[in-house]
Parts: sequence; C-alpha cells; structure tokens
Amino acid sequence: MLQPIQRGFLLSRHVQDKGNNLQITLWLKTEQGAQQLVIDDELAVFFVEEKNVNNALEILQQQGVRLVKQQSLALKTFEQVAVHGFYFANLSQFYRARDCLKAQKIKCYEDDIRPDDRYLMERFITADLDFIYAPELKCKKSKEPLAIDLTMLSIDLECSMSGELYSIGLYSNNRVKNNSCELKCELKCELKRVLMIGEPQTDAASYILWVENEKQLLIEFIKQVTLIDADIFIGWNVINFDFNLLQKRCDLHQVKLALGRDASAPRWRTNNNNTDQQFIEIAGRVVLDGIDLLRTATYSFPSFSLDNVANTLLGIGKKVDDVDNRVDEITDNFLHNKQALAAYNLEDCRLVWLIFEKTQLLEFAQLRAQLTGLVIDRIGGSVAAFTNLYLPKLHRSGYVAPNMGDGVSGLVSPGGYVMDSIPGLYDNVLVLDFKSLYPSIIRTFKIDPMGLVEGLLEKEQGYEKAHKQPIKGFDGAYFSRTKHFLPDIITSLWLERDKAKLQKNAALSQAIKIIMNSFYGVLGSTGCRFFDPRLSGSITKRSHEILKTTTLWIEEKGYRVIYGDTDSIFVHAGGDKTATQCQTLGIELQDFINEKWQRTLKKDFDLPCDLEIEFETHFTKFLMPTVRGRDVGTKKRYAGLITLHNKDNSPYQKLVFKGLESVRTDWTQLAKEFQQTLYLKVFNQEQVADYVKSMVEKTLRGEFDDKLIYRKRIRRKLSEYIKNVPPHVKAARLADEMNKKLAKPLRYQKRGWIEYCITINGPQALEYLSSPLDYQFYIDRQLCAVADGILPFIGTSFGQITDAQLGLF
DNA sequence: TAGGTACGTAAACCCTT
DNA sequence: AGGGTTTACGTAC
Repeated sequence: MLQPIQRGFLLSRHVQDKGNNLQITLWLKTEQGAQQLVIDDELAVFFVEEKNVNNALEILQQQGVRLVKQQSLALKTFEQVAVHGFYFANLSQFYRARDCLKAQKIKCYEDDIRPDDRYLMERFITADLDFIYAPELKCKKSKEPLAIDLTMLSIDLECSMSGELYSIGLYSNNRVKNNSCELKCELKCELKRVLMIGEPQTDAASYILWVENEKQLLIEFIKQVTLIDADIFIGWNVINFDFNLLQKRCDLHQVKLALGRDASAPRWRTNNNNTDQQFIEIAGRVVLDGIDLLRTATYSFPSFSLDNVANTLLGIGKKVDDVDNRVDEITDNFLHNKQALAAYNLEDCRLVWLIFEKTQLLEFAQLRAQLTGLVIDRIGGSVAAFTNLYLPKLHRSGYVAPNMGDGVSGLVSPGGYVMDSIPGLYDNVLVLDFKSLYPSIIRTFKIDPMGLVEGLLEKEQGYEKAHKQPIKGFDGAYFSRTKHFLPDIITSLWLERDKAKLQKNAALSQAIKIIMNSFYGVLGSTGCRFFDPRLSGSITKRSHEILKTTTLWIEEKGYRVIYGDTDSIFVHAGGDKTATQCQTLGIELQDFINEKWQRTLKKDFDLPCDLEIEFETHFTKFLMPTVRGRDVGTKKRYAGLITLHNKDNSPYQKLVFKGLESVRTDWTQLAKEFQQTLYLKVFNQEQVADYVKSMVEKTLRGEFDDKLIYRKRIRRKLSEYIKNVPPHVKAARLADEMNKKLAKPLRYQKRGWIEYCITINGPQALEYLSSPLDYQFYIDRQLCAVADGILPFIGTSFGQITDAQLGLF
C-alpha cells in the first residue's frame, strides 16, 4: 500500500557512526507534531584528482582504511582536472582517510562537507521537506514553504552568586491552531509558571509551583518541559548561562537533564578555536538565544542587557540597577520575599518573549533557514549558507568545489569608494543611493565563481560571435555570459524581497537583504572555498567606476556633488530651491541616471542593467564638517535636517547624525545633548553664544555630573593591554584592584564594558568614583570638540565664545 | 559551527631635544 | 616639551 507523503520543517540534523555505518538523524516538526527520521544507508564521500587515485588507494590500503567504493565521475576541478569519488561507510573511516591522504600531500576535495549536510544539500533541501516510506525512507525538497507553526518556551533561571538555583521561570504565549474556526480566528494561549524552591505559601500567585529543594526543582523543570513540549527554547544568553548552569546542577545532583523529545540529555559542543561560545543539541528541540539572533538580524544596541533591549524595543522600563545590587536583591528576595522573586523571574521570561514577538525573531530565523539551509539555531554562517546554495548547482554542472585557500593570490581587492568631501554648511542636499549595489553588480556583470572559470576558458578558446564574448571584469577576470549561478540566485532572492516588501513582511525582507549582502563578503573572505580576489575585486572596482561615472554625469548637469560613500551620492541642489523643487530634482536625477546606465551598459557591454539608483533623502540643512583641526572635509561624518510628516500630514523636523559624536557610544551624554541642541540652533539660524556659555557654566557648577560618564567596551582580556593602557583600561584595573581588596568578584578581567569618569586624579570606574570630576577636561575634550565641529561654519569658535566669557570676569 | 574594507578621533607611546 | 606614530574603539556602508 502506498504511504502518504508527509511534510515537515527541519528542526535539527545530526550524523554519527552507528556500528559500522553512518546514521543521519533528522528531527522535523510536522503538522502532526515532532518526528524523527533516521537515514542509515548514506556514504561519506570526497574527491581525489585522477592522477592521484592509484597512489591514494595504495596509501589507504597500507593504513587499513576501508573504502566502500571508488569510481570515476563526470566531475572536474576548477583547473579542469577529472576526479574520482572515494566513498566510506562511516565517519571514522572517512576522517582517517582524509588525514592519511593529507599527510601524504594528496589533495581531497570537499572533505569538509559533513554527510548530513551533503544529504540535504544535494537534494536542495533547506528547511522544508517531504518524506515518504516507500518502503524505505525517501526525502525531498518541498515545492513550497510550509506554514508550520513552531512553538516557543521562554525560560530564565534565578540563582545565587555561586550558582545555586532559586527558581526557574517559564513563559509562553503560542498561537493555538483551532480547526473548528475560520482562518482569521487566532487564539493564543498564555502559559506562566515559576518553579520555586521553598515552603508553599498559601497566598501566593497560582503560577508559582513550590518545590522542596534544588534536585526537585530540576526534576520538576524536566517534567514541565516534557509536558509543554515546545519546539524552541528561547532566553537571554540562554545557552551559555541558563542551560550551562542547568547542566552543572543536574550533574551535581546526578539528575539526567532529559530535555530531548526522546528523553535524551543535551549534547554539548564547545567552539575550539576561540571564545567561550558553546553549542547545545537537544533531540527534537532547538535553543534560540535572543542576543545572538538580534545580532544576526543586524540589530545593534549599546548594551545587549535584557533591560536595555526591552527598554529600547518595547519601551518597558525596568529599573537598571548595578549588577552587584541586583544579585544581592535576588538573594534577599529568595530569603524574604519569594513572591517578588517569582514575579521578577517571570517578567524576564515575558520580556524575552515580547522581544521575539516585536522583532519577529522566530519568523526571521525560520525564513533564514528556509532560504539558506542553515539550521535554525545557527549563528553567523554566511560562508555555509553560500556553500549550501552553490555546491549542488556546481556539481550538476560538472565541477567539484575548490578547497579553502585555492583562490589565494597576491591580489588584494579594495572595499567601497569613499569620495573626498567638500566641507560646508549647506541648504538642500539630496542623497541618491544605489539599491543593493553589490548584489546588483553581481547580477548585471555576472560575477560568479564558476562563471570566472568558464569565462577565462571562453576567452582562451576564443569565440567568433561577439555576443558570446565573456564579460571583462578586473584583474584579468572574464565572466561567462551564460554559465553562472549567483546572478540567478540573487535575482530570485530579489524578486522574493520585492514580494515581501509588498506584503509588508519586514522579517522576510530583512532576512533576504542580509543574505544578498553576505554574498559579496563571502567571495572576499579567505574563509570561503570560493574566495578569489578577482571576484570581490570585480565587484568593488566596478562599484568605484559606477560611483565616479555617476558623479561626473551629475556634475555635467551643473550640480555639485559634495560627498559619496560606496553606493551613495550627495548632491547640493542649491539654496534657492523650495522643498517641492528639490523633490522634483531628486526624481529627475534618479531617472536620468537610471536611464543613462541602461543605455551605457547596452552600448559598452551589450548587457541589461540591474543597477538602480534611488532618490532617498532631502536634507533641508546639511553640515559636512572638516577633519578636526584641518581644512579638508571629513568622510563618514555628517549631520543634516530632514522634514518628515505625521499621520495628519503635519510636518516635523528630524536631525540626522552619521558618525559624529551623537551616535558614538563612547562619548558622554553631555557631548551628545550639547551637539544635538547646538546643531539644531545652527541649522535654524539661532544665536548660540549664550547657550554655549551656559553649558560651560553649568558643567563647572556640577549640574551635569550625571552626564559625564564615559562608557566603553573592554574588547580584550584586561591582562592583554600591554603596549598601551587606555583610560578605560586604567579605570578597570583600578576598580578590580579595589574589588580584590574588598573580596568582591572581579568584573573586568574578561572582556565586557565599563563606565568611568575622568577625575582630577585620572580615570575612575563609576562604582569606585572617589576624586572630584575634572570639569576642565570635560569642557576641553567634550564641549569644545563638539562645538568646534560646527561653529567655524558660522564664523565663530568655542574659544571665541568662552574667552569673551572669561573676559567678563 | 570563517562575510568584507574604509575611516576619524583620542590618547598612549616613543623618540628627539 | 613637542611631534610623529601606534593602538584602541566605534562607526559607515
């Protein structure tokens, strides 16, 4: 009897040796629930150049490595050398073979591709798959993305300083599928639970579940997890902290941390090269960390503390205490006010949940998995994503992929082109941007690893018909007009992104944008097997040409280009224009440039043009500062005023800062507020002298003491600052010396960030501030530096204004 | 369990005097 | 003491 085809979303994959064979385990979420698929007839494979085959076979035989089969294949390397496939029954033979051959300098191709990844990749399976038992298991890519809901569970631990658990919070608010009701009807089911060690309190909230001791807490947690049976755990630093601690406490009490859907304990992996990053595998479940995922989605915060992120994204204010006090407070609450601790515990779980909802993080992660084939909990992975998408296509065109390092040569490819700016205080500056410039260059000029190989062959062999001539790149590169993949991969992503934008699906649009932009970076990264500076160089050098040529065209029309960076051009429209005239001009320039590029590429390359510039911003006022203390214009630092409209169409002004002190986290609040107010006054042609003077006076009077705090990252271990000891490191060392004296934990030894002030005795950490603040330092280094960025453009300076002030005394 | 380069600024460091 | 160079950080794109 024919089994029905089932479909599922891939939660995790795993490969291991079982007996003498490989076993690939996939966990899926299907509409009927979670399901495990086991594939055990796969072989591991790598490829060896034909000329090395006999030698390789001999070596493997000598070493007693068992080869299942070896065969000639219709595959060749980028150097056009034929290869044989070497197949192995299990991982251990595969790895031994690889090591033996490597030791004998015999090159193996694709020997770093794990069999589970290869199994999925070669079937073009990313995240959605169809499977059938007919009678043995068969998997294939689902034709269209599935709409399978994954359920999440937010967890958070509270514990003592030394890691003894107090309580565990659980929160979820998953959508509930309701089949009896129309599609529109969406039900949510809120779950609140805090497992708390202690005597049951009769008046306590009903979500508190009292347990006797730590061991019971762990057992109850496992029970709850099994009962709730969520697909995804979420939390804040949840792997490195919460799960890590759970594992330790379970080990201590000899409790099996049976969180897997098959009741297995987690598998842990550490990052061998650097960092303390740990990876966790739980059978049939996934752990997603909010911090990592926000970073992957390109969110950036001065601090990724839960308080700060919740505050910024949700506007939910929780008091931001100092760390020591917080730990004390938790312990104090555990001893005297368990209900308060439970509420606090639950609230943190809920905040994480709300952040995931607000930023569509789960949807983002799911879409990324569907588009790239990366597992849903993967951090980073641009290179792997590229490989997943590219490798199977390459094989079907008769090539094996090069190894890492194959593409290296003496060449270096440049980055984006940054124009020299023309400093000044301007009215009406228009900004035009090329949309996704690098991806559009890849599309237009057919930049592609295999395309480069084929293009060079075509060039060598010569083609009579002009239209078949490969496209000239840079550094001797030629790209085939017809044989390539990347341009088409980008084109289809581009179309998906346009759809996503139409549907206002921000998470999808963002996921696609990140993937498209990562392709250039990957081609220029030596960590990628397809790295070749001729590829990245043909992208960036073309972008230089495009930016310079576009600038020329605008100038030929009689407008002055005052700046440009990588894909943007800043045009001075002239001070005599109305807002409407500026809008019209912006559109006019945009259309003119787009049309001209179409014609130019047709003429020069016989290519359709996917480049597209867009008029994006009209600055009514704009400042392009000079480099500090010099006459030349700066790069990557500017400010401007734009006019926006409320819902009722009433206009309001918005200040924009790029690169300047206002947007730098390592400048004081004083400098930032001063800059914003001062720039606004200058843009609105108001008097500034009184304001500047009053800021100086108030600073001296101590009115701004709470705004004089520097915040800076400590990017290395404290002991690694040897050649140079910057102020923030001085403050950190002093603070930890104090901590040592007071027998408190050291806070700054391993990376992190510090808040400090400059006192008359030098830098001191905020928590050990003992000397008076050095007001003159702040006036010179923060107020003066900010003021002199703009005041010269209205014919004055900080010195001039404050000298006059001193003159009065 | 490998996306990139370009750039400005502050302060420390180092050398010469 | 002064000036050039290096280090560290954060940012634009």
